[in-house]
Order: sequence, then C-alpha cells, then structure tokens
Amino acid sequence: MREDRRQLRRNETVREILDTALEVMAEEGVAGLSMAETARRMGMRPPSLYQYFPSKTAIYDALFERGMRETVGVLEPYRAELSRDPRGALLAGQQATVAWAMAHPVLAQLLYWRPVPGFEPTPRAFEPAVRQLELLRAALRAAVHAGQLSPAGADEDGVALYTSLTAGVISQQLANEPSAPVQEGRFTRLTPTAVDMFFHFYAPEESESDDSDLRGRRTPAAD
Amino acid sequence: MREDRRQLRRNETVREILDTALEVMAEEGVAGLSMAETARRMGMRPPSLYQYFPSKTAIYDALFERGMRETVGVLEPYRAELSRDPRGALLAGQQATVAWAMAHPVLAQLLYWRPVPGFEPTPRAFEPAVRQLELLRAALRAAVHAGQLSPAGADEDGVALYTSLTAGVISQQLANEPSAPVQEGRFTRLTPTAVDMFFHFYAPEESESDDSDLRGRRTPAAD
DNA sequence: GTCTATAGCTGGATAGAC
DNA sequence: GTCTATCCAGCTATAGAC
Repeated sequence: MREDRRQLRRNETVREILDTALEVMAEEGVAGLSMAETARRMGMRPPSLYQYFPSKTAIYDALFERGMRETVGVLEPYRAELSRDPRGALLAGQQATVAWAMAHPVLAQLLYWRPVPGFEPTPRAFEPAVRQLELLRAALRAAVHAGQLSPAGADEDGVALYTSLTAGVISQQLANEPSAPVQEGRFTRLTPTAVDMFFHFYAPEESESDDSDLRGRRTPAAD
Repeated sequence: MREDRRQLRRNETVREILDTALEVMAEEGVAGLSMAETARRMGMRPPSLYQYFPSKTAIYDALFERGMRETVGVLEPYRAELSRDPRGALLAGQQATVAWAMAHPVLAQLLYWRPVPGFEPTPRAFEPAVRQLELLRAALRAAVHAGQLSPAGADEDGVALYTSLTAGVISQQLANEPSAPVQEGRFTRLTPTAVDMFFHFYAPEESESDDSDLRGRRTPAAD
C-alpha cells in the first residue's frame, strides 16, 4: 500500500489543481469555474488537466468532498469537551463552523447552496455530511443527558432547526456582507445568541417551576 | 402619460421574456441562463432580444426586482392584522414568505443567495428589499408595543436574527429537499416552531416572575 | 421591430505525436 | 505525462438590410 514517488507527485498535482480551481471560482463565481483557465494558471495546457480529472464535474465533486471533510474536521477538537460540557462544545463548534465558512466562502457556497447547474455530489463526496449530522445529533443527545436540553431538542425537528440556524447565519452573511470579519459581521456575530436562543427554547423542564410546560415542547400549536 | 397600444404590446413582450428566462433558469440553473435559448423558446432570433434588454445582466436585474416586489407583495395582506395581533401577523407573513420561496425557487435563489458570477443588483432593483426590512422592523416594534416581545427583539440584532431564521429555513429546504411541499418539508414545516423560538427568546419581562432577567436580554455573555 | 449574417470569443473535450 | 492541433459547440453582442 506504499505511495511511491510517482504517486506522491501526482497527489501533489491534484491538490494544486483543486487549489487553483478554488482561486478561479473565487474570482469568477462558483459556477464560473473553467478548466482552461485553471490549466493556464498552472502553466499547463488545458488537455493535461484531463489526466487528473475526467471532467469539470469531477473537480466540483472533489471540492465538495474536500469541503465536507474540512467542516467535519473543524468540529473534531470539540468532541473531547462533549462529555464535560455539551452546550459549551456545541457553541464552540458552531463558532468554528461559521468562522470556517467565512474563511472559505467558495467551498461554503458549494456546500450550503446549489449554485452549479448540472452538479449533484456523488454519494462518496456526500458521506462526510452524513457523519457530520450524526455528530451533531450525538452532541445534542449529550446535552439532553447532561440536563442542558429537553429531549425534544435532539429529535429530528430539533436537529433540523439547529442546522437551519447554522445555514441561516452563514447564508445571510455570505449574501449580504461577505467580507466582514466573523466577530463583526451583522449576522455571524450573532452566533452565540442563536445558540442561546435554541437552548432557551428547548430548556429542560425544571421541577420547581410551574410554567415549565410552556417550554421545550416539541411542536407548539401555533397555526 | 398614457400607454398606447405600442407600449402595451412592448410591456407584454418584456413580461414574456422574463417568464421564459425563468423557465430556462429552472432547467439549466440560475447561473445557466442563456439569451440565445430564451429567444429560441419564444420563436425569436437572439438579436431581437436586445431590443428589450441591453444585456444578460439587465435580465437578471429585472428578475431580481420582480422577485423583491413579489416577496414584499406577499406580506401586504398581513399589514392590517399588525395592529390587532402583531405576533400572529408575523407568523402568517413568515409562512407566506416561505411558501412563496418554495413556489418560486429560481427567484428565491436569486434573492437569497448569490449564484450568478458577475451580477450585483442595481440600487433600483434592491429598493424593495429595503422596504421589506423596514416592514419587518415595524412589525417587530408593533409586537413590542403589544407586550408580545421584549424591546431587544426589535433592535438591530433582533431583526438580523429574524431574517437569519427565514433565510436558514428556506436555504436548507431549497438545498436539500427542493421539491417537498411546504407543509411536509423537513425544514419548511418548522416555520411556526422557528417563530415560536424567536418569541420565546425575546419574551417580555413578566413582573411577577423572578427569573425574568434571564430572558430577552440583548446579547447574552456567552463567549 | 424583426431579421440575416457574422464577428469574436471561450469553452469542454479528444486524438495522437513526443 | 505533457504537449500541439483541432473539433465542435455554445455564447454575447453588433451591423446593417428589410
């Protein structure tokens, strides 16, 4: 299974192609990626790219997978804290995710929106997304277990609502104020507030309080 | 200022061009709009389009403006209810907005995301967005006045958080499950829950409760 | 107002030499 | 593994006849 020199060099080139493609997308838009332009910037002729990627879609797919792996990787450092303080870990993870998205707006758009006409990620590229969702659900369950969250906060709706909060803050910031620093962005700076709002809504019932039945209910009757 | 027959016919053609462009975008992606294809579908030759729009960007801009006007228009029916029950009006408006976005995914993407490389809306096209934001702020202020919301819910952060909720639900649904009915979508069906969560977080202080200082605060110290 | 014709360009992708 | 050469297609946009 050893990677010999040839293979190493090849992987380096693959990485360089993806990096260059990201540069092109940053300037021309996510949907504006061009194989020819990518090749030119690398000092290559366009046909040579096809030795590494069989099509433009393949490049998008590789970038999608890279982005997904990176967002999952961003959460890794906070897994350890999950057993001590799940809520703290969730907030830290949320802030790290939002910060990553602002630092990598092109990848974030590829992941959170669907800006490229013909492109659908392959199952292989999508797999990290599944793991990320499982990780989030596990974290929310840990918060329930620690008495920081009502059980409804970790069920299907709770998870969906939490991901909507993430997507909402990131989408608004990217669409309206893409180059603001995370701490100052009109939307990204509200990340802790959003997490608070979530935990407040799904606050666990306190036995000594008598209006607790109003909180953390699964789906309030509000039609 | 009368619109004679010639002008009327022209405006009809303009509308037809925009409708056809939307069809093309629905099939080819928002960034996949083609002047030539639009013309062909109308039984025209491509150059004739330039009698109505000087460039592709002009079509995007007209569509952006149309979309903005429509989303504002969707809220119109609920203005009357603002004085009676602001919270009810906000919820109804939110549901109408989400339903509109799902019924017009192409326009919604153009408004909520930035999927088209070179395109930035002109101030003229953007103007309805400003009105929409003012309307939202007025609605939130009405809720404060009616004792349904703490003052912090209508300040700058509250407005930004509310729009993030809207954008989050719509983004997640469009990206992950675009063709689900609003009532059944994993994310869109949580619209009432999201609004509840917002109002719960910014609940007005109740004088007889003694833990009220924990709710509705502007920006909780949670770093 | 609509057309033909066309300029001018860029793109994705392949064949086959080196 | 990289190249030259090339195919073929598509596009935006303009000039100028009808």
